[in-house]
Amino acid sequence: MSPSNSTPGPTSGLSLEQQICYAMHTTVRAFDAVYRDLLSEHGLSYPQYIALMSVGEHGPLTVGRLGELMHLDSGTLSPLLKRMEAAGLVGRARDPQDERRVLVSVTAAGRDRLAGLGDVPRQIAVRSGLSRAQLLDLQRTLQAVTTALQNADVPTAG
Amino acid sequence: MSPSNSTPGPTSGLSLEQQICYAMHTTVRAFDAVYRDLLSEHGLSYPQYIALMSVGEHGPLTVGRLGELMHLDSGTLSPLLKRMEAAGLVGRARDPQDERRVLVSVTAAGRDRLAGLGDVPRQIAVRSGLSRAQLLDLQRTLQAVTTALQNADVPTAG
DNA sequence: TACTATCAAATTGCGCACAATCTAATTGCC
DNA sequence: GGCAATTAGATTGTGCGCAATTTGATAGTA
Repeated sequence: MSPSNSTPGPTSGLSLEQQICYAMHTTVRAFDAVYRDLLSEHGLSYPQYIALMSVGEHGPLTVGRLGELMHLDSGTLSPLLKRMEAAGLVGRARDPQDERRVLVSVTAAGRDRLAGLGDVPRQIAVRSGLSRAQLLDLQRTLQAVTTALQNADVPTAG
Repeated sequence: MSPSNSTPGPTSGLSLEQQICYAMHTTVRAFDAVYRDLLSEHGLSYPQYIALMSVGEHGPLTVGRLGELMHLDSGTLSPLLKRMEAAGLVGRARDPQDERRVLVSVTAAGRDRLAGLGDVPRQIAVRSGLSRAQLLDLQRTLQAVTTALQNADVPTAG
């Protein structure tokens, strides 16, 4: 009764639409590996890098606003920011205007860390093997897919 | 709606090549959310679903072989398979030919679980909003990127 | 004022992913 | 046979991500 003795075909079981997600996961982990390679020597993970960039660029941000930018919630961000604070990269302080909010800002050490990174985006682009046009096209596709997936996300809302 | 104050520029700091990875991560999480929506009622996570599919299709597999298929190592697979075994979905047994190896096989309950899932790949394809041709194209791009990233993964090898 | 609802962040619990280490079995070589 | 090197999984420790809950602050209202 083992189904493996006569498989219908080499690619029949895992159909196209499935392999797409499989490919997505694989690609993301490949990206993560390259980021680890580039960032680990600077003591940063990819999420920490994105967070540091976001806070550095957009000034003091609330945890909620940063979560909107990174598409993450406080369950992920709170411990992440705590570690970054412990590393001296960011500062956290309650907003005096609204004590519910916590304002996250980059420290001088955080800016130094960013400045010492070199051109990470260029490294990534080069290693991806894609041209600028291809990258743009891929990005557009991904954004479209994301929007579609998120909008279809509530099937039985009625 | 207030973007706080007057930030230097909306897209100045985060350049193109960077947003590509940002987009990748966001898209993958959107995929994950849809999979959770489809699979959670069946008591499966996405990795468990892929593992169950792989073992079901390719017959008894060693942990190492399954790891090659899923691009995961024993540090991830061992606890995952342990949970699936506890759930009665797969069986694990040392290979009598080589006691180092552990053979993973799908149980009858595992097959039932798979059979009860419905057409998950079609659901994903529909929700992605992409045509079959677009999916194929995206998949090809992702595979190319993955290969490029993995090959560029060893920078100072020479 | 007091009472309720809402909101922001933190916390808890679970699972995935990876690096590093450990254990046990096999292979290779003498 | 005996012993080092290799191989296969499991384990440990850390971090990411999400659901659910909790804590504390702010509105809103009678």
